[in-house]
Amino acid sequence: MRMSKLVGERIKESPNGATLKSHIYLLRAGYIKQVSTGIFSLLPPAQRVNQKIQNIIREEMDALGGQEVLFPVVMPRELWDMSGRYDSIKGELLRFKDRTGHDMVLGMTHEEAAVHMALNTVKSHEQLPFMIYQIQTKYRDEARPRGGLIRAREFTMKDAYSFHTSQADLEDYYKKVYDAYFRIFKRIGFKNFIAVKSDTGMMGGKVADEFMAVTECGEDRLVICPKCGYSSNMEVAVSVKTENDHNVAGEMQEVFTGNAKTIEEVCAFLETDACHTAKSVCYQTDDGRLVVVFLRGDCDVNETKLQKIAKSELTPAKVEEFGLIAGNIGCINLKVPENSVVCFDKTLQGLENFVTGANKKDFHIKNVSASRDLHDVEFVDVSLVKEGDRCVCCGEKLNLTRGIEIGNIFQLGTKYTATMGMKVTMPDGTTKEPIMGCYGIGVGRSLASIIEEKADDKGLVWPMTIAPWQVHLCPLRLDDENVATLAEELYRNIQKAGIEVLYDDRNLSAGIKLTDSELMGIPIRVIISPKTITQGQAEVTIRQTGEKLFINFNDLISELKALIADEIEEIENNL
RNA sequence: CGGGGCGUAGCGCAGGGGUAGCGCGCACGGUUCGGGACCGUGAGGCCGUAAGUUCAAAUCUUAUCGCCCCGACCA
Repeated sequence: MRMSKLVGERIKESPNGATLKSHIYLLRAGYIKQVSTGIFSLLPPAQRVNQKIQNIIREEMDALGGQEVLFPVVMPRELWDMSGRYDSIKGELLRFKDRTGHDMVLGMTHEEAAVHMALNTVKSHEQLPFMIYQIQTKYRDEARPRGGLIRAREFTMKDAYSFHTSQADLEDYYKKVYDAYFRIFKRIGFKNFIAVKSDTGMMGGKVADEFMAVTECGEDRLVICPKCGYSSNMEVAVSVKTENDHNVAGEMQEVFTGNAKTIEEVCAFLETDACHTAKSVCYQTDDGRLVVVFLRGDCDVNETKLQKIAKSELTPAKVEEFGLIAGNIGCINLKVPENSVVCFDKTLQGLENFVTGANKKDFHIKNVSASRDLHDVEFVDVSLVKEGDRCVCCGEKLNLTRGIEIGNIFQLGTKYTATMGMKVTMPDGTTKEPIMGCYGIGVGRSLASIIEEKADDKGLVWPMTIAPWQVHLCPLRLDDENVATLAEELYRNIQKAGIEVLYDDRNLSAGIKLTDSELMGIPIRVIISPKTITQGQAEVTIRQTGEKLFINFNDLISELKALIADEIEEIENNL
């Protein structure tokens, strides 16, 4: 490709609004152009990377026996009514009417379409297991797109669906996909990514793992044990908290605490620590019921866990409307409406000598004992893992970090086959609803995440396996006839050798050409100039390391081939 | 959906009642040129949109749309 004809421009200044490294460089290097919030066009370089990532995914999915298909982008509401998701999913599902007034949706995921494809088509257990997948544009009407391709409304995704006759078969296949995902992300070039246990969320199903590119700019909070490898999304993470105080309590005693309402204020007033208090957090459900959680004062509520227990989405409660006194709510003598949910977090189990609200204006109770004073209480885990907590598996201190979800895998169960009425005939003549797994990878998000991992202060740095071009031919002083002639010749020869080359054929100053090449991030840069020609050599720079080599023109093609093969081998060998 | 911010040339920004500006980029000519060179000439804007106030609005008022950030949400 000749750079003089390449559509897109390199820009010097950081575009207004972009804050993430990947977003800034993709814009500055001429890879993407925004069309609307969360909606982008990919320019030629980005599309080349996009397709290389897709091809890696394709190879691995095919190796699993996957069959590539293509589902429609636009679907009628009836398909989504079958699973009930036309109503259950809110604003993210973009709905519209066609010319006849028929309700239609834009595909945000394709479980329904996958089951529809197999419905009345796959009839016998003999045809299972099978997996179908597609790589396609998805549209999700995100409430808050951000960070360029990190969180877009329209994006490319690989989604796969497997069908099984038994849970054991699903689990077996799930493990194979899990391993394939590791290969995919390693081949893309990721070094710093992990699989974590995750919430199954609206997808339904029981088991789910997410693949996370570990980076501080990630939206998901992760809990990782550096010793035994326990790793989990914060949403479902469990931990061992610092030890509770088991000293036997004295008599319960009501104490005046006045305007001290928050945990900090109460602790300061009574000269005690937050871990010797039980605080309350109040929510209300969709249907207006009160949910009260008691947990140790130094801990916070994990709302994902709590929503599962309450079986409802939760919003902060206006406690006065339920007859409670904000700042003085406590677990002794609590009076709440009949239909309320009251939870006691495990952090209170065995806690002695703690302070809690007295359910009376301006008063708290001290010397409360969980074992003595909390009756008929079941302790549940509804607290958030926090800094300093230890691993439930091995006791090591947990690391808290952040990640970008680049892939996920779910054991779906029969949610979709059951609601949509898909059945296969079993060996004994009975029928059975197939058990499904589903497996996604965000292609654009992977592209952006690898930038977050690799890019430096000069610009993009692509791994050889997904680089838009392998070599950037960058002649300096194109006004010099010798350089111009040799550059054209090298361009032809490098192409002939089967190497993907971007040729900077613009007669511009060295500074512009060199900084442009660094911004674009192509792995190998070949410089020729009057100086190198007199030495009979080309200057070769490795983008990632900055390493500089001088190679005789006669050896150039074979050396480039070797450098490319070496880097690919290094990535592939690491699988 | 809540809170905040910004819309003026392709990009980054200034100007805050009196005919539209700067830097970069772009085009042409010339001199340079291994780390974003210089000189000259030129093209490019309904100041997001709509109503209002005014002799006069990019500038003041209101509404609306778009975009960014934070929060809620996220199969």
